[in-house]
Amino acid sequence: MPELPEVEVTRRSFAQAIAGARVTGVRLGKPLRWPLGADGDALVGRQVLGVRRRGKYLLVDLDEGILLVHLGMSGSLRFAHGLPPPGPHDHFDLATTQGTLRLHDPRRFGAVVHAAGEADAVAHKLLGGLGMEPLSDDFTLDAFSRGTKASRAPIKQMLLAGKVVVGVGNIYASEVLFLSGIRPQTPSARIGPARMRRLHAAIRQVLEHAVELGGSTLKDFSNADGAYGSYQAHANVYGREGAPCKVCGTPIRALRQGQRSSFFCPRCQRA
DNA sequence: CAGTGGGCCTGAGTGC
DNA sequence: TGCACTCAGGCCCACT
Repeated sequence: MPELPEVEVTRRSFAQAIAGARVTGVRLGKPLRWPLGADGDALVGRQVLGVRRRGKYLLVDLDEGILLVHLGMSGSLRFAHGLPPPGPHDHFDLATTQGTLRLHDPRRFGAVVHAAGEADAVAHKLLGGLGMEPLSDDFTLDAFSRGTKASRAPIKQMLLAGKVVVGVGNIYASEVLFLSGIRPQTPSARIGPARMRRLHAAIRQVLEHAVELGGSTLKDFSNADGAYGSYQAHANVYGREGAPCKVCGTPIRALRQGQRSSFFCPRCQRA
């Protein structure tokens, strides 16, 4: 589920509401992808300072320590007072004086990991090696172009890898390539200046637009208030195999790359 | 070193 | 109805 837009939408939906809260309890459900790495009880009494995002990770800053939260494929957060008793897929509750933050994650590819502090978090293996933030000023055409040309992978897989730019997952990678007129299989190193410029711009545009629309809800994603996203209705190619291209009417095609499906319009995407 | 493929886990959908 | 199988928004890690 959660690509950068969904994670950012989630962050915005509870960052203000949880800021300043004191942790009153931690409840752990089934094991997630990684252990918390700390005693839950040791978090009691800590104050929540704010919530940041790095790639698809949320960083919940405490007055002592940081919680790294990842939503995996099927995760979502809720933040509210008086949440119902935890269900079989609710694997982490952070009870605070201002409400309970709950991770719901049926497939359990997500995780909540404790880092002792900023240095520990920055150096953490999960955050190390991440590429540029596409919505930040660091994401320049020049830097993106250099990173892209240095890759020998097909462009779709380079985008998904997150080494050059973070946050572009399987839905948005296909959408961004459609808007850039580039096929998913095209070697990254063979993208010319004109398409490189379009691709760089499209990454920003698509992700920003998706954030504005609350992200994509394909199945069950919702933000921490329980609200759904609507970007999926604007998708040009993702999940539309066989349907007519919204621009030229040509049937959308699908293919497999690295066990993930890619979608493209054979007419609009020629390079 | 970079790139690829397996695997983690559950649920929904499809075809027999 | 049941079973076997495929697929799903991500990404670490072992291997080549």
